[in-house]
Amino acid sequence: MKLAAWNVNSLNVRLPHLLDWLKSAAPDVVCLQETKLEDVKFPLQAIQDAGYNAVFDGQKTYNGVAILSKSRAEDVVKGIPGYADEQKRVIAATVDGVRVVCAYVPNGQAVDSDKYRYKLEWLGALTGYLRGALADHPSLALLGDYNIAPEDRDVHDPAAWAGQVLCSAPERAAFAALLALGLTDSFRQFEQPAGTFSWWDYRMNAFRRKMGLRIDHILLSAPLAARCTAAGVDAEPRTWERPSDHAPVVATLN
DNA sequence: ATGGCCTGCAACGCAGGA
Repeated sequence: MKLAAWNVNSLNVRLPHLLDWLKSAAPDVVCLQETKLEDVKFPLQAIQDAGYNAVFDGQKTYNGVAILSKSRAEDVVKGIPGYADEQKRVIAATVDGVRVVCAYVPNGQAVDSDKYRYKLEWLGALTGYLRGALADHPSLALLGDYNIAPEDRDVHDPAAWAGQVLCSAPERAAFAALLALGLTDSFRQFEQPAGTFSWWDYRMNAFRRKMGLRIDHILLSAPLAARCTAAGVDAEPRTWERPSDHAPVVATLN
């Protein structure tokens, strides 16, 4: 079972890339972030024609999440129960016995901004939600754009990014709190090439210059981590014409 | 050189991303 997460930065623009990637990578489940589409505009037919089911929760202009799966998605839950949020950032469903939680963590803009405080509050709400979800669903995966580089080795220039948003100590502590629920960073279960990232700024030729961050993650509960045989980043779509600034991240379960 | 790019908006310069 191949799980993936991809911030597509507008599903409207990226639909051709998504369809190409579904064909070449053939994931069983893909969690999308930043679809930026109202539900009535979701390209359901094209995705079904590609052999996938889809559940989604979107809005105009910003945010928006979806879970695409070859098998049916059941018990769909949108948002973080009990946490009122205008922004469409979370959707969960059960696929082939795996509880899949798709999350688009707030960016945070700058340390000490209102958006940063919202990010930390939001992460606290997500952590509380997952504590209960893990009790109900021992086989759980949390996939998406976390907007957190967990360690300095996930950053092309740790000195330049030290203390900045995406790398600050409170954000890294929030990531550690997710791990403390019993989740494992699938990427770190395996040897990885140095300088493996999942996001590169559109500016400065950042991708060509390997100036990236690893901020998209697949965290697995213990039963799923035990089944995980491979994990990594598929940077190829980032090389395509008019790409998303994020690349898909992937984890394979036996 | 502290900004450089991309997306969506009833836009024609802005907000937001990271």
